[in-house]
Amino acid sequence: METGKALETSQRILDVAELLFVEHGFAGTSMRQITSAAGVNIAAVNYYFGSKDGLFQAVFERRAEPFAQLAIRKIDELTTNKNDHSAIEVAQAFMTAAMEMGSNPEYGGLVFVKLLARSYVEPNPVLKEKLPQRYGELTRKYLAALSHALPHLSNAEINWRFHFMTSAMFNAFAGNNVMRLFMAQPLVNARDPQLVAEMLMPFIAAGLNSPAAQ
Amino acid sequence: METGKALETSQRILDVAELLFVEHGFAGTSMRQITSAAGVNIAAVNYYFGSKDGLFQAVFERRAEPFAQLAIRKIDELTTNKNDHSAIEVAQAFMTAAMEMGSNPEYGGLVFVKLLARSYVEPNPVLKEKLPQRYGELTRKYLAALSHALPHLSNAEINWRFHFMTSAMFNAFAGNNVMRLFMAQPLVNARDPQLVAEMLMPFIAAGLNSPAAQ
DNA sequence: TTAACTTTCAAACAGTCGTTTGAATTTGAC
DNA sequence: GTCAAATTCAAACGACTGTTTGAAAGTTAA
Repeated sequence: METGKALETSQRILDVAELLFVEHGFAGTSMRQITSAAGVNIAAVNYYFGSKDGLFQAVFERRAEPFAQLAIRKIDELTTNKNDHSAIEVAQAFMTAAMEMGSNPEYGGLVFVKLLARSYVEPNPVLKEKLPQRYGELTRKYLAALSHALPHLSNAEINWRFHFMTSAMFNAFAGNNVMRLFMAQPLVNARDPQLVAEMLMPFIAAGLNSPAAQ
Repeated sequence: METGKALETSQRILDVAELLFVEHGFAGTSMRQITSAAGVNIAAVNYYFGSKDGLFQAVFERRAEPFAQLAIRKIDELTTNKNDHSAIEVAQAFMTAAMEMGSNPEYGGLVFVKLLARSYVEPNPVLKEKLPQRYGELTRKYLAALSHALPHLSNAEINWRFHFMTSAMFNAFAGNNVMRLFMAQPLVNARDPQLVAEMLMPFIAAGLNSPAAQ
């Protein structure tokens, strides 16, 4: 098991499947599309991943794992090296993690962000059960750090702001523009992660630091 | 054509299809699921809407049309009744339109927001071509109003902020939480649109009014 | 070379897909 | 009640779905 040829085949399946899942969704992508684009036999997916569901899980975890590790490392660095930190620094830690993933071709570049953006709109049974308990640490640490930086906000409001922040970030990096549905030419160009980050930062920073509701 | 029974049947198909498309996506919903849940014959969809694609377009436009009209009316009211307006008032106009749709059962309630949130992540060929030119007016008017309220920002930056705003809004109302993928229990409760709006407003307002990038 | 094991392959499995057909039924106007 | 149009229906269309099978080919170590 897992000798030379096998790794190459399963990896090629993962690469192709990731792109197709992002573009057409899970239900919209067939096994035959995947295997023929990857140049492998149709039975290879079941051989290596057990099922189409198993393939999706493998595709997702290949990106989620390093992202979670990276994001956790960033927030740990921030909270241990300084006695105090600002909300902006917390946002920056999260965004840096996303950007390092998005600009590293080894991690699939921006495909990973699009996969995430798609996954949380398109509820896959695989994602509902197995992943949350595995990556709960990530969310907990960021919420705690935000809460420490914004002591005037209730826990509920901290959660909401984290939600707004991540929505804006992921959709910006993934290039998901709601108003694209209402306008022919795209308003913004999400190709350059560096530019996206520059545009995002003042918006996020001000949003996080804004006074409590009503 | 279009006598009593027909309207009832096609409407029931639209209602059921909308819910299923939102829950399972376009590719993930079959004609037989739709027609059996609606209690109509399988051939009824093709009879009334021509095809599955035609059904999706009908489902989408039934909501997009009144929303666009409402949103345009709100921004027109704001820009004509006052010589000057703030960015917050522009955001409020947009949000009020979304909320009036979301709280009106005749417009499907929050289903409409979820449909929108899903549609711009899941690119449907129907949406790519026909809709943008039809609803371009909406986006153009809001961008112009924002630009007037924030003269210190470049056009590019105005576009980005509108993008961030709509991303945060739609995902908040639709209950699409990225971090739900990483955490078992949901962080926030998106059931009450009034509460969502209260939490959103300070964040959005501060984000829009923040100083220009770098 | 033999042997055990991994990987690939073409073919077929039972279901489901969206769509079409032509006949049966219902409807509304005269 | 008659007639034509609108609507519903069961059945079937060919194409495609994810998965399984058992044999063929390839790989590795003794």
